[in-house]
Amino acid sequence: MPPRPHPARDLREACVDQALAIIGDVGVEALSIREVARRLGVSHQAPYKHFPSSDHLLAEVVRRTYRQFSEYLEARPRNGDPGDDLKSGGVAYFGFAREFPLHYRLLFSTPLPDPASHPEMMAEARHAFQLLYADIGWVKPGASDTERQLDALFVWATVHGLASLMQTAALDQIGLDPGVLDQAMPHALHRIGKALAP
Amino acid sequence: MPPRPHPARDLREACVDQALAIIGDVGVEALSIREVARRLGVSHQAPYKHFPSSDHLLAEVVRRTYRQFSEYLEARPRNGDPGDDLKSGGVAYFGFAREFPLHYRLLFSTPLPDPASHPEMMAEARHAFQLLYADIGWVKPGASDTERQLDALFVWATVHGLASLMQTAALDQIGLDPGVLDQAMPHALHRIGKALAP
DNA sequence: GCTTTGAGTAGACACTGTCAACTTATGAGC
DNA sequence: GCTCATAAGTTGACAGTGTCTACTCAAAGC
Repeated sequence: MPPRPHPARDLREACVDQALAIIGDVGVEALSIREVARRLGVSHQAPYKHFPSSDHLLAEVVRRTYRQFSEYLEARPRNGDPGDDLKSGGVAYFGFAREFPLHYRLLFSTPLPDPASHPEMMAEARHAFQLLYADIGWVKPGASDTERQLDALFVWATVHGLASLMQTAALDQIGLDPGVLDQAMPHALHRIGKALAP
Repeated sequence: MPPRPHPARDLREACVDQALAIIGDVGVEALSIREVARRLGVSHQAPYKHFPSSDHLLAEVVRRTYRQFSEYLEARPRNGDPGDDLKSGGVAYFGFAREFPLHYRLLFSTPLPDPASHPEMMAEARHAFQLLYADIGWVKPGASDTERQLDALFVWATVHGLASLMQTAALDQIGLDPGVLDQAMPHALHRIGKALAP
């Protein structure tokens, strides 16, 4: 096959798109550079002209997924009441995990490429955390920075933990009453509210 | 090489041991049947006489790790006070995650073999959850089953979420105050206590 | 017009899981 | 004690993976 007249940028973009598609369809385990190339009809080495290694492709995919995630969180409606906004944040967080389970798992349950080698990826992750941190700040306006961080971690841990447990498949087999899984998130948010009350 | 006079059971056990060692050393990603065979000095097909597929080896490893985990939780000292015992359970849970991060990740952040195909694995997982569930029961003696399950999920989610976030490596780069990570667990347990208070 | 460089192809290597065929030791039935 | 089935090893192959190297070829710079 002769080289194709791809303007360079195109193939790079196309690789990322295909990688995201594969992850959304089948999960990150099925992601391989060769499969990406195959889907795009190029040789198995073509993607290497745009990504030094498969980790770099993965890092770029993760970066974009963090961005998607942030945008999803920011897109939720707010009403200005700090407590309500924190709760709607939790719901949105959880909604993303349910709507894009495989992408969510990519962010939080997958060994990511070495963070030090991929600062752009981490910058996007940091931004997502800042969103939560800011909402906590509104709820506890008098608290010290450290205290706010601790509470942000607490809230994050609970919401993330629940989203993460829901994907474990262990949960389905554990003998819970029917409906418990559906109520789990609102219940947890309720508990969080109680825990943070003055 | 002639076949060795291994009594069959030995090689099976040895495979599981090596697999656990590999996971503890380098993580589950580095686990491969061939590597196990190599370390044991047997041919790359020998393990297949004891495990139909690599998933079956993994399932057995996961099963044992769940058991280790349960034993770790049960080994903690209790003083009989329901609130204290729940807290010490959280501390122990967290302790396991910190002491055996790679094994913990195996249980909760790794795509496990299909649960339906490996019921023994799931039975062990269920048992671990029962431990937590029982402790919640003591704390809320009057509550309905459903309510207890919801609170058990809440507690589990928080503790698991924190343990899981701590491994994300995202946390190191997120700009937290020094010491926050050390305080995170006691703080979360404190919040849990407040959330569950009558 | 020559040369450098970017972006593609093709082939090789080592690694993986798994299938198939072969060997050999052990134990049961007679 | 002989035979034969089976369990538990062996080797060899195949397709899949990431990645190294060597090649082609077109466009851009001077």
